[in-house]
Amino acid sequence: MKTEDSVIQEVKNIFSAHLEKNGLRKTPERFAILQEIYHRNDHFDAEALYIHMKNQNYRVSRATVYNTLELLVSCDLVKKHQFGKNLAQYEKSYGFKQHDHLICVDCGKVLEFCDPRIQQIKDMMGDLLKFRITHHSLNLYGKCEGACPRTSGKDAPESL
Amino acid sequence: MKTEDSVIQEVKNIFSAHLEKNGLRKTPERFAILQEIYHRNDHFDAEALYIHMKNQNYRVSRATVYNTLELLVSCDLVKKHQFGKNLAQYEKSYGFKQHDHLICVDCGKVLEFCDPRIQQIKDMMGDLLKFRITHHSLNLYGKCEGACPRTSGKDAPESL
DNA sequence: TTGTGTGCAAAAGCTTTGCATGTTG
DNA sequence: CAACATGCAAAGCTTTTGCACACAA
Repeated sequence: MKTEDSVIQEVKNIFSAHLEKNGLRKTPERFAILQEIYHRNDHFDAEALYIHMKNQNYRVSRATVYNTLELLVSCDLVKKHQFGKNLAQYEKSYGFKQHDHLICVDCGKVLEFCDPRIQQIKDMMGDLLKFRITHHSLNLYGKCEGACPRTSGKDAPESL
Repeated sequence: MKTEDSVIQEVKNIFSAHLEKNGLRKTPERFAILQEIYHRNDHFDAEALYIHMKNQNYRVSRATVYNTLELLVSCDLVKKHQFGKNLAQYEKSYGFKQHDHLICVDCGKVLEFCDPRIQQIKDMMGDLLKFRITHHSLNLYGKCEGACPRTSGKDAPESL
């Protein structure tokens, strides 16, 4: 199994190549944000990442966080989600199998699952409706039975 | 086949019963909004509905539009979606089969489709992951092949 | 050196809230 | 007539933009 550090090295190389290929600059902020994202194992929003960076004493701005997130999404190192709220959530994606999400509407807990039938549906519908399908989003919403920390809401955000 | 008017009468009755059951008031605004929604056949956002009502010379406020939309969603007469943007889209849902969406990322066109495998996935995952699943959202994103009015963006919003 | 990227703060866009007024039950 | 709903405008939140400065190439 790969160590976290080796994964981070790999994604930095990928990002570096992507920046180079597109004539974009390799700024320390961009790599710092990538690194912080790959240190996390959860779903997070832009503000949480920004605050997290601030707490680590990085000098970054929200604008750069948003800008870099978009770059990372465009080169498939990060995935962007909307779990029913007007708030984009992100997660690292390199080295992880494609998966979908199950969200608890009470406590905000997010579980992941894979199902090959999704791919079949994509293929069939793309064919049938004459679309070239590039990606999808499948979220199942419900309530986790048993231990559900009802009131907390979303994965405990860090405070500044 | 039911006429549009008879459908509108049915949903008004359902809404009326829902309001009654929950001790909420039957205001003319609420029914006017319901009626306007059921006159439409597209996916729309709150602002478009508000502007549409204004154009019809109704005297309503955004607050009431948002409030009523939420009421209608809660009694299943309207469905709320997020098609990748930070903008809620709505559609009437009474008398329509459950369906999912295929969105063109170029022109914003929205197609609908049904696939029984979704239900199977919901059942299986709910069981497997110990969730009581209440609803879901499946969006396929891609580009419509051939005639795609590339630049227009979203279903042409009406102007005030 | 040159133009892209950054930080900062202000603006923008969608949604919610506060308050005085109106209206339902 | 009392409580709830409404209209209006302001506030809230997430995200984007403008601008002067910094720095990668």
